Amino acid sequence: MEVYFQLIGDPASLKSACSELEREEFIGFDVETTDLDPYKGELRLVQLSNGRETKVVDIRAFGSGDELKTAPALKPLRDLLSSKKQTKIAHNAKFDTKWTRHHLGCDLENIYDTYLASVLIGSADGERRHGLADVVQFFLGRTLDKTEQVSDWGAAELSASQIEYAAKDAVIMLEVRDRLHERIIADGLTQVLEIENQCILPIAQMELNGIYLDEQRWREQLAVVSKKQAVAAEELQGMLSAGVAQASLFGRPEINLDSIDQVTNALQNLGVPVEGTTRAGALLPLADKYPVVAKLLEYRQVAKASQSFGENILSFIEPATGRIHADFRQIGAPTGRFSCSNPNLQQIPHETEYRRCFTAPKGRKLVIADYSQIELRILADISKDKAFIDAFQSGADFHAATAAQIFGIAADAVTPDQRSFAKRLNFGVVYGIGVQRFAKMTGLSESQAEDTLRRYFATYPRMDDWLRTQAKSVLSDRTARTLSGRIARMRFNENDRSEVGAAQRYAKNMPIQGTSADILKRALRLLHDDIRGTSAKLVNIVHDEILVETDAADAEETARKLENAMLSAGREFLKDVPVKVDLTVSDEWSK
DNA sequence: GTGAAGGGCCAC
DNA sequence: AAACGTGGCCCTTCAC
Repeated sequence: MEVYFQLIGDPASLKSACSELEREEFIGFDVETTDLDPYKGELRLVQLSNGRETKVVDIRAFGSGDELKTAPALKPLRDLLSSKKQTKIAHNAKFDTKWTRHHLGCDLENIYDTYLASVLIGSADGERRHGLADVVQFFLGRTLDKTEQVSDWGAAELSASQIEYAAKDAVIMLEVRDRLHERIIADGLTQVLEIENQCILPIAQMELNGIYLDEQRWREQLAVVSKKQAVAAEELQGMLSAGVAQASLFGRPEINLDSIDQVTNALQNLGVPVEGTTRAGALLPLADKYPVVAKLLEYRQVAKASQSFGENILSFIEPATGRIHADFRQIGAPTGRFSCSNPNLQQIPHETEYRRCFTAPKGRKLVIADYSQIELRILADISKDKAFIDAFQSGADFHAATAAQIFGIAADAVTPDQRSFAKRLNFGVVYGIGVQRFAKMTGLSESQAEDTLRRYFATYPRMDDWLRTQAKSVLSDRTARTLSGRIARMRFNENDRSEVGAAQRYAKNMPIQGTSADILKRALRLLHDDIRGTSAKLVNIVHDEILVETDAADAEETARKLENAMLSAGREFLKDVPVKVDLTVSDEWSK
């Protein structure tokens, strides 16, 4: 295929190219860089295409480093990229957005992401890949050569082949979008795609912002945990090797305490009845009778703390900023939830000792907001169950209200045990819990557990209906959807009871978990628009929680904006149930 | 030496 | 046997 392109390296050509492109409705957009990390590499090329020919801008010709952000010659490009008039089509636009922000100093606005569109269309279909070449192959039936992608983009002179490759990736975006969008419309995904496309800029910004970790504090905490681990390891080693015959011959044999096989063996030699799993849940009942089991559980706890939440996280501190810039995958799960890695900031232990290490730098504050019981509110709203909705509308303690309703007593007569019971029940239901699991969790007999679940669903009949409908309809259509239209497709063997059961639980949970993700993403965009140009910066998100760092003087204003964004987003989706947000302003990520 | 799988466990 | 949804990270084990 012939590729038409113009290489641009001077202000006059850039200006006229940009004014040509201003007249377009859609612009294919791509960048080439010398590194995957915008804090480490150079932005070498920017490609803009109208679908017929591509303008390839040689950024190096316009300067380097920070001067690019203000270079007058680049103003036409910045204006074009941050204009909301033309839609910029890019594949995995978070990448391009970060480079545009960090190196050119402007926000990429009005984005259409063909990567996210492809993921939404093929959601939960694990077979399909969503790289640009894969998407081009699948939707256009053509093969795209990506070999130049990993070539040397830092070379003094780029080869003709490199520039042609760069041009080609941008020109094809319009055609890819056309085909994808037909499917987006046909599959009822326009609203959810809009939410995703609008969310890219806030997430790109959040990754660039990073979060501040007080290294000193973290090291102090790590030292405490490491010491505990060493002590627990020593004690556990002694207790376990007591059951090993060769102990007297060669001194104490070393057991690898992190080896499930070796530990299981040693426990069995000591007469501890372990079979199958050695999960904490399974071992806990044995801890009273066997001190060695209690010691193992203690060791596991401190080992996890020092291994998973130890030295490693410090290696993620970026020297250029002194902060941690994790990777957020916008559609990390088919439900629409984010996932996070390098490091995973969504699994920092809830204990104060860890979270208090994530602090606001001097003169700044963290504003922390989380949705109160958002998943239960979504379930109430989706199912339109009157008693469930009433429980929320009363504004009273929700789990206590549930307890009052299922036990048939007055709200002020609910004991703490009854409340805790109702709480576990409420959460279990969101995950499609069954009688056996519920019995195990609560210690009830199976018939008692069955009885309790029956009473619970009798209290909330419409919710029961909705859950049953989900379980039934998935058998025929094999899909589930959130309130935004996000869809998950399921594959299961209809003759396999466990696969069918898993699909049915998924069909109950996905709309709830996924709608929660829809709401969070909408809130992120509303927040982004409201805090633009202020001292407030988005620094982390954890499913139903948002962390914003702000100048101390602006903390109250930022808190109000954050709360408003979250409430507005929630109300766009939930029509009959009130939305509640808990707010904290603090020097650290804890209350 | 490297990578995948399995077990375990952290978050919501 | 498992029968509670979604992720990622760490460690061991095992195959190549």
